Amino acid sequence: MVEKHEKHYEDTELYRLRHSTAHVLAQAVMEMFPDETQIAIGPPIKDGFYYDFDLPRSLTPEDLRKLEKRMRQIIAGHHEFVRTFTTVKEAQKQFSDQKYKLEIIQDLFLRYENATTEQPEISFYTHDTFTDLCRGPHLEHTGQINPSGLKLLSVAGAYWRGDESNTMLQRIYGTAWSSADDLKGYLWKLEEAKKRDHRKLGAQLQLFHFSADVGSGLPMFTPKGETVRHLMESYVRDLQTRYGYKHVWTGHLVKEDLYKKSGHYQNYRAAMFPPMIDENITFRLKPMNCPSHMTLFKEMGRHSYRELPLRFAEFATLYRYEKSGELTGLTRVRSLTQDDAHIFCAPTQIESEFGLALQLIQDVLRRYHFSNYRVRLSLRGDGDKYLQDDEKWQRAESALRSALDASGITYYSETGEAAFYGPKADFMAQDVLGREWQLSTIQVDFIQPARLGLTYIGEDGQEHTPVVLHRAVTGSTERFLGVLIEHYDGAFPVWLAPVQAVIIPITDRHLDYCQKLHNNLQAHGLRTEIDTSNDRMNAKIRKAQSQRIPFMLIAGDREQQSNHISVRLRSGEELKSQTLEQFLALTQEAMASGK
RNA sequence: GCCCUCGUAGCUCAGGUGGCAGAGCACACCCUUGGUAAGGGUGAGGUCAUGGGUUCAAAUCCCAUCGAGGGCUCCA
Repeated sequence: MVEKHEKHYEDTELYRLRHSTAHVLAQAVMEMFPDETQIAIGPPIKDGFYYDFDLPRSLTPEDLRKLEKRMRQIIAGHHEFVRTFTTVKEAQKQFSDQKYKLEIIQDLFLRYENATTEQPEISFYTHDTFTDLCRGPHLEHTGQINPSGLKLLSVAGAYWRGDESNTMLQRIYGTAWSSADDLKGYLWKLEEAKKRDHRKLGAQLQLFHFSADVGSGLPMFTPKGETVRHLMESYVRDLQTRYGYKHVWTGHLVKEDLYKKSGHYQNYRAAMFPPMIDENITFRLKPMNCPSHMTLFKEMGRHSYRELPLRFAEFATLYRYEKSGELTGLTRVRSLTQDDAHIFCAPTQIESEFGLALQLIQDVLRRYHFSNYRVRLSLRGDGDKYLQDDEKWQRAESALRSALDASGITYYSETGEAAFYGPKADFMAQDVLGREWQLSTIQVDFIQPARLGLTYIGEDGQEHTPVVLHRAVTGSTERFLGVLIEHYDGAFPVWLAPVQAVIIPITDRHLDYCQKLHNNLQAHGLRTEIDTSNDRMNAKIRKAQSQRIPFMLIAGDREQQSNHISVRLRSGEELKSQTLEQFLALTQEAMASGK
């Protein structure tokens, strides 16, 4: 299928509403700090808007309340948004005391001067006492903003133009909707996301911990957490084996020189842990696998075209030096386990290999209940972060495009999102709350194999450079687990649940019977526990429910006498009395279906 | 890394204008032996993140460090 373009947010009513609300906020802020407010930019964003200010002091939550109140007054004034066109000179005069606006005007001027002979089109939007340099579009008047559909959410620091060498501004985030109900719905979603936060659930379900003693961004997994990790990894490992992948292992340390050859050192150094120096050899903790896999390919001797495609996969723990302020739970860590693969193939095999990788990814996403996802073709943008070799970039891009087209999948493209060595197809999956995560990726690389001197002998008896497809399915085990916890709200499907069934004796005299059940179920490969606490049954059920355990097996006199178990599902449904065989069949079915 | 907010028992959080450290849950023990989401009692548990400063006196005020959270172009 061909490339798809989506309707632009810029053309929607909500976009105008939020843009206009941002202007109203700016007015309120300027009134709060007359003559001391420097305004920067204030665009609409997904679900809301922000506006950046340079202010004499830090804003407090109390300030936000006051600003919101003042905004409602301004809205009630039904002030018209009036657009006026002007020249660079006039704009500079109007904003003579606004240094950020002057910078923007200067940029607009330069951009046009370089591009065309036309005059830059500069416009103002004015409402009430406030005028902003702005291209719009806006609502007709402030009265069109629903005062009960807006809320200021937070203050955060933000560098002018996102550049850390610039001034730190104060950014006010807000949200605006056309109705109070929409606002309520949005706030509910935020609440729900908070409840499902994997950091919170991870502690509640006892899956993982961080410790200041070990270091930030370095998660440790409990027995339960490691059970889930192991299940996730062996699932993909088995699937990969069936898809013809070979698993390899390449360790944790690599000589820095290798990364100079591959190009990672130049492009990636800031994200590597500092070097370890042993006399005259400098090592780095491995931040990615590609150079190691490619080196392994080389060391394995001469390769014939008959061996290709050769698919190397590894669950490798990598170390990346993320900035301290960027660490977040399991989604942004310093040690991560990538389910990485590199497929060495001939250029003619790209399409079929891409198709195979795509199929594998679709299997995996389905298994994890991600039914909505879209594919982004990530292309090179401007800038020096990409390895320079136009010919190879072009070949890679057209190979990827035709592979995508041949696969029949719908995709959209975005420039500036490529890896530094080649274009990517990224899989953006939506979770149950509609949030989008970049999970899987397939990348086409003509550059690194050449830089590292990989070859194979072709049919013609000559040396050729193989193409390498980089491929990750779940990305990193840690991050994917974090996403899964939120996607499932902690209720893992039966095949993935660290504890699949908890056996609940009604009284202590049923413990022996429970032990027998436990042994039997374990012998059938089920992960079960007995709740031997002296809580009463109700409390044990409550505990199991809050742990999201799929099956609760209640055993009392009746069950013991009839050699049955009473089964309760975490949905609250009671299946009552079952034989062990019936229950085992039930679990088999649940695991096979992935539910 | 930078800005803002925060750090009190294993967890969730009170307290705090400077004057004896608090609750619920979890944990241990005892009673209770129960039929599908919390039975009752008793007890143990804290260098109030760490280090320094101000003070007669610091969990409380100040500084630093460590850690956590919200952010750091979705470009007028």
